[in-house]
Amino acid sequence: MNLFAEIRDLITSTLDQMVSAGTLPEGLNFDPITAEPPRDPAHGDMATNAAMVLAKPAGMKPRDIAEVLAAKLAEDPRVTSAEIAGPGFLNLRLAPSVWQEIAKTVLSEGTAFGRGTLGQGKKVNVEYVSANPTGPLHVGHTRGAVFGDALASLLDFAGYDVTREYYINDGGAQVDVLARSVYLRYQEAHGQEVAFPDGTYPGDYLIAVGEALKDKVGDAYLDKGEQFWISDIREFATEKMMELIRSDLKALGVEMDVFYSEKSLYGTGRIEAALQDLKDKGLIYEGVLEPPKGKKPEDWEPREQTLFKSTDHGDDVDRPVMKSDGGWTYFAPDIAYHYDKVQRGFDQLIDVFGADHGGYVKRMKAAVSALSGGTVPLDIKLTQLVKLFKNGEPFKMSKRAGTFVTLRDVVDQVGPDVTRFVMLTRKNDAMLDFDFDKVLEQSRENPVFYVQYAHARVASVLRKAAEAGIAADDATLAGADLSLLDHDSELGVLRKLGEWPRLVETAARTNEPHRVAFYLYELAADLHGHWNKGNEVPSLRFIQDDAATAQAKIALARATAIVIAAGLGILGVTPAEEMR
RNA sequence: GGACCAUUAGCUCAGCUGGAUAGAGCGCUGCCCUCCGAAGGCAGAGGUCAGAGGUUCGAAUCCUCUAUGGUCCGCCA
Repeated sequence: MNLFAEIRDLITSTLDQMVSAGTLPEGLNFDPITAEPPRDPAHGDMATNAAMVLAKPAGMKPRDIAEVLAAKLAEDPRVTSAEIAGPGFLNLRLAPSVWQEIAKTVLSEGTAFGRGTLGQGKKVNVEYVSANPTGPLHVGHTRGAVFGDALASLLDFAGYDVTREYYINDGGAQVDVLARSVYLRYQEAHGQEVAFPDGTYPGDYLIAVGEALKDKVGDAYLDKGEQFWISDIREFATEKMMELIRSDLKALGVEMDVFYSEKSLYGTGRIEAALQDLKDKGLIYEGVLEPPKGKKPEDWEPREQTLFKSTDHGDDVDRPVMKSDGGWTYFAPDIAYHYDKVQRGFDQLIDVFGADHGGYVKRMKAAVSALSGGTVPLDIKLTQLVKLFKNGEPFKMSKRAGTFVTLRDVVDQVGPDVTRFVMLTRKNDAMLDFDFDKVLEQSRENPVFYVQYAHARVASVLRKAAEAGIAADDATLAGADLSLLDHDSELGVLRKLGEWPRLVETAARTNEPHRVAFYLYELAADLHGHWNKGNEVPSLRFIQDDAATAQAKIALARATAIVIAAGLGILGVTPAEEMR
């Protein structure tokens, strides 16, 4: 249940009455009518634009509509006043009991408060990370992993049936490179001197793989040609790399439902089947692409190749699906993979890519649009670069991988909770600065700390209550006399709690989990502010001599902690019981 | 040459898909601990929402152009 939706229902049903009474003409569209908290709390608890939106189609003045509507709305017990303001806004004030009821609901529903029905159980597939199985995850992957995982949790919370999926790019040439690199480490494990030419992976993380290969096959591959071992080592190495990646993800607290192998698409007719589907729709043809303008590749020559007519589905140019040597381009298995997702019956697809894949968005959307006949929407979220700092100085190097900072480097230094929260303090398509020192700072400047601190403070209150012999379990608190929460400061926190279900909806609708992080920061600020008012106004403190009063006050604190815990749960962050 | 993203206070960023006087943090100025954790709070100063047009009752938000920065652009995934 969502208070804003309830009030909106009240407004629209009142308007219906006005239509029946002949005050308003029939056939009006109520869709654009909103009920939302006004920017300025001085305007009241709830504002609606109904009169302004309806004025023109109804052929009436906004004020005339607003006056009738206001009078009728004021009759509802939940509404204490309805005032017309500005160009025709209707500002509603709600009875304190409406807000007090929210605390009660939170306490009885627990962290399920705010769980939505927006998704209606629809099946949505969230594909994220999908890093090549050629090495450990780096910072860029980390942001994608955190974003995708939080988005998946958010959608789950909003009532979707979510599948978390990782696409393993184990079919392309980069896996041969991996195999050759592992072979070098294998030779090294046998005591040979090796050099890593360009086009191989020199990172230390393959040393152990070389050792493991030696343990497995002994010297069977030594002094043998590539054709003898490449296939075996490819399989062995990707398996090892996926183990590494899974453990990286685990360190971050990410667990996938499905790991989908690109390789499994080859030799099984599945790529062919997907392309046949497009062919049947007349979207595959042989043709020659224009060279890109402005940039002149040295070796450009016109070439006839097999193309997907993605321009029919919103792309800028058609895209090749087959290379000149007859092999598939990377796009072909991707088409087949998304074809498979569509066939698995997902109602919605979401891909999370790094910003460097921006040029890939249109063709992928075109493919899904074509394959599903436009029935399955694909949303592609790009996560922008992460810039790393230490002591305000940028840095890039990693001991482990040699060339890039790994997910492990980050998680080992600051922990999974901080990593996750900080990665979500910026919207996905904006660049993110990540400073190893600042994220560990314990001050208001650091949102992770600030939110955790609010939660810990409530835990502290509960401990004090226990010492004082005040019963403060959730059931008892839910039964407390919450009409005692009538101070502005208390009602302010309650209002914020009331926004939670609505926030979940908008965040889920826009696929923007960062909104949760920002909301939690605001909620924490409200709690901290309220807390400090207890310094001047003792009646606002949580612990009171009278047990019944104390329970009402503690109920507010506890309800806040519950919503914080629920929000942190979506972000994948553990709420702190105390600060250390 | 084209595509995509960004541009909001001195700095770092939000802004609930078109609403009222555009909000936080840092920094700056001045305050608040005998008090549940001051690791906090309150108040003040600070803005031509990159620029120019357009759409309408109403634009930071939608459309067009321009400027600046970033990512990318056939046989790498």
